[in-house]
Amino acid sequence: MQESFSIGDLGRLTGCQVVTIRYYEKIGILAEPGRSSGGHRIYGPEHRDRLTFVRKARELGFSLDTVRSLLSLSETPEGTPCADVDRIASRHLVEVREKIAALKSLEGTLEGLLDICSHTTVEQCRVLDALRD
Amino acid sequence: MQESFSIGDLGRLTGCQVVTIRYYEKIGILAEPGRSSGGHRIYGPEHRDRLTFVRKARELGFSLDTVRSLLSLSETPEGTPCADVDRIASRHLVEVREKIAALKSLEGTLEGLLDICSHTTVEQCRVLDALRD
DNA sequence: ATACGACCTATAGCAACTATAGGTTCAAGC
DNA sequence: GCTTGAACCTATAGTTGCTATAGGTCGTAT
Repeated sequence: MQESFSIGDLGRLTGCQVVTIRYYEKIGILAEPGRSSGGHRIYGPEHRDRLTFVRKARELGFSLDTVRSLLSLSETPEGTPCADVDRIASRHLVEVREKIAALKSLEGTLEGLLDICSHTTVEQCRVLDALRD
Repeated sequence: MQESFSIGDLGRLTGCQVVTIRYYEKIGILAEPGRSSGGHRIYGPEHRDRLTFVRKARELGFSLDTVRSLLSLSETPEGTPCADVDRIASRHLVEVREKIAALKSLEGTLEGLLDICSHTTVEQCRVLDALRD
């Protein structure tokens, strides 16, 4: 069974936009696939799997650069310890937690401003006051 | 007392980088200031105040486009109700909360993956598994 | 008078795509 | 076999909010 997909098929299968697939090819995240006689890209299961990997990693918030590292780690010979994968994921978790903390602090500030703004006029507005120093 | 500042002074006063000040001028967030005979920018207190406003709004996470709206609202004649400011800030708060929720869900996923990955080899790695589907 | 830091302009680069223009191919229906 | 129209192709520019670089000029302290 030879499975082959057009770029549109691949997009549908992976939930990835066609333009994004071409973009990934251009920046070397995806290998150049074969072409039809007319020049259309023809993909196989290996492209689908790799793109699925990329999309899932992106959904988990990894940068494309980190995705590159994860891809090459996942293609490492069997028996290679996954300590590097762990390290990357742990570091990412730390960053996610830092972002949450920053946003929570921001949330508190905004809540405070909106609480005390009694919906009056622009020259008495607490939100604008906070910005005007 | 005529206060005037160089672009470097203004940067120091507002915690804003010099290149960023020029960028704000270019995109119309800050008005073009006067110039010295040699062509150096000369700023006054009004520029300082406006830039302070911009920086504080950016720290609160408002986009530059929203900052534009906030600036024009803050320059509205006295007596104008600040309902629009409230609306903008409330909407922003909603977005901040949405981001927090998304990141928390991500945090949970990453924690789960790292928990069950018993630091083995790449072909058994739970983190890579999750990406491979 | 000179040195040197601060300033000037213009352009390109970053992440991770998205949008546009203008053209070609493929597949389905007649 | 032919036509139509969706899907494909390339190349380039735009998005956000800056930052970096190159190559030159100005201002001020000694």
